[in-house]
Amino acid sequence: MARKRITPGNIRLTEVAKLAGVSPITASRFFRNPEALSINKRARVESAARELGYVPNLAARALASQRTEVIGVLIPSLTNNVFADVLRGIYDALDGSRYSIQLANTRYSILQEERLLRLFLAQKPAGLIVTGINQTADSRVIMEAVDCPIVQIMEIGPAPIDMMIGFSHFDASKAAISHLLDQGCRRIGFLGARMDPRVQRRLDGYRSAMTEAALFDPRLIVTTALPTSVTLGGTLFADLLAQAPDIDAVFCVNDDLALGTLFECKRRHMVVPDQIAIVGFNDLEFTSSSVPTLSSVRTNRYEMGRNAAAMVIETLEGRRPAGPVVDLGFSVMKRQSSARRR
Amino acid sequence: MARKRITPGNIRLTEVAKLAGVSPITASRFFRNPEALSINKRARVESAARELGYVPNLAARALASQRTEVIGVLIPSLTNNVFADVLRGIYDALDGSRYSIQLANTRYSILQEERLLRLFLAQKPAGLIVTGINQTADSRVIMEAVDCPIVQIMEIGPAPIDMMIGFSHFDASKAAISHLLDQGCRRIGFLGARMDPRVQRRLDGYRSAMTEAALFDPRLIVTTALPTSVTLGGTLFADLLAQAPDIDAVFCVNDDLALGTLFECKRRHMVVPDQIAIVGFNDLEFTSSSVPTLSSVRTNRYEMGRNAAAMVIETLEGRRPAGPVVDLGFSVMKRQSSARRR
DNA sequence: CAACCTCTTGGTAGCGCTGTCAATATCGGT
DNA sequence: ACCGATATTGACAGCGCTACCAAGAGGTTG
Repeated sequence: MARKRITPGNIRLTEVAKLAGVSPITASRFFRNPEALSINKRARVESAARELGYVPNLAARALASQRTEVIGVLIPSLTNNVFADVLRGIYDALDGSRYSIQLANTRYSILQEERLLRLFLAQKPAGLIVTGINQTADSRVIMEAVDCPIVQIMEIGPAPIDMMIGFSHFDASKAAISHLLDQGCRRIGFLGARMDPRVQRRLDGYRSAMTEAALFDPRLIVTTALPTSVTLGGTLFADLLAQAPDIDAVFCVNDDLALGTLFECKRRHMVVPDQIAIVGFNDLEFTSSSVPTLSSVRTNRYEMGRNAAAMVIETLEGRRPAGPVVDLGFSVMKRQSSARRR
Repeated sequence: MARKRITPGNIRLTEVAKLAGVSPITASRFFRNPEALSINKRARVESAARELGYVPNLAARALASQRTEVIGVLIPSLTNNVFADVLRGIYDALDGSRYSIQLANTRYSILQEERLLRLFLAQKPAGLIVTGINQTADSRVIMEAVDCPIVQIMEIGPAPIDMMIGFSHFDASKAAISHLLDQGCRRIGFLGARMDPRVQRRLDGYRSAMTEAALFDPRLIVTTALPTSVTLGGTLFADLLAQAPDIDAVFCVNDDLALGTLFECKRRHMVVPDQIAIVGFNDLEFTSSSVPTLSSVRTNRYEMGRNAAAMVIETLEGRRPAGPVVDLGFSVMKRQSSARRR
């Protein structure tokens, strides 16, 4: 016959209930829905829990209730500081709440994303935050079938799975090009690395703006699948100069590339912005302190993370956010690197 | 009388066992210790699990086994790209393993760290990775009492709680100053932001090197508790110049400050390195592509994260790592910003 | 005063898995 | 052929909590 398992000295809900003089179920309710208790018992349970230093066993809770208090977050990269900002927003929003984060790295692969999604959903997360709007068809199907709030972040588009928060990369890119056109630039190059879906849409925006201005020329575009870096910015800019020596401006899909381009210009003694105007993307902190300061497209990454997490929590608490799709917009920060005197 | 709860259509271990024609307990063993099964049953359980698409319920597992497969990670900041690299290493090491990460942000507060530690330990994590060697006395006590592998990362010191991986910030800083002294610099400034314990030890290293060279002067030191940034680097450098106009070099506790200093020099038309030599810390990617390239102290952050996670896993699997303390070292990357012609 | 409601509390069973033994099968040695 | 040792498998109960239902307390209404 099985012997009784050695029970460790952990404080269980039963102990708290006994000390408070209530049934375990009442004590349980105190933690999930305190308003359901009379003021009297509420205070008794609270002081008993505090006295014993009770910490609920989340595994038991998850098993019994068939759900967890974990919000799954799927992002494509940990290195990219863009996501660091988003994550900070998410963690800040969840700070002090009952929810915690389970983070997974899709490494820019939607197949990997689908695999991780299945893994997450099997554990019945309280909510889900996923990056972008390009999921596999299967991913979409399983996400739509699942009964938990889901927020797609980083960009907006038609047909959200559930909720969505981001901005239009197409419009943002187009606005950056418009600004360069306003400055009198005509031969505007495009530098892109790690061509993920959002960067692709920035390229689409560039192409649209240039075509509308009747200035489109495929030789002005240099892209690579390599992960982005400052050094790569210099390399790509050199490539661009080689295939289109007459450029008068460059739009970089992120600020690292822009900084690399700026350094490469310095190395070649090309004067920014007089000979080459530069506009970056993301508006990282350094853009406003480089020499010359770098124009960039400001995006609200921290707010994106913060709001995404808040939207999940609100939905879980029954206060469904007003609109399922939130456009956080962007703004073109016009600085020295694109200030052409005409 | 309580009615039977509606059981959802989830595949349980029982179903797998039934299909495989074995007892549930045997099926359970397959997932935890496949070698204990005969080859025959092993194959039967495996194919049954695959056929049904079985995914284990982690909550039930955790509840029954009194332990989880979660490794808790406590870091002081999500924004700091130093930790992004460490995290990437940790996630990479755990990729494909049964373990997952629970991340928490201490915001550079050891009290917050202690609170999070209690929260983590109540859930019986498989292991723990904590930042630095400056924990509260209570934190140390509870960590020493806990029966799971613990790795302190980012720096090394005496008396590890369990294991330790990092490098000496004191030595690294001292080596950077030695290099500047070798270059003939005499009035070497120190720029520090967010004076966390590791940055403090870099200051100690600076002080030690300067004192040994009989060149120490408190006016050469500018520090602030503000979080670091490129812009702040420019500001601090300006402050330093104001209180010690005769400096011939600056050691910055990180590369962001160094880049900000470089930009500020450019703004003031001070030639780097001829008038001012600059050395940063961390060797971020951009240091090798700025103009001039920035000297910096390379630290092995990715390896630190990767090894820390590997050490936890090895310990869990009974293969205790050889030494409990691993010194990953550092190297002074000598580049243009500190190359003085004498 | 009965009928009815709302608020609060409790009893019972079970979530899906694994720790602890016990039982059986297998094998080599004497 | 018998014994003990080793591999393999199974039975049972229980991990700590909550879903579900029921029931008592207190108030309101016609």
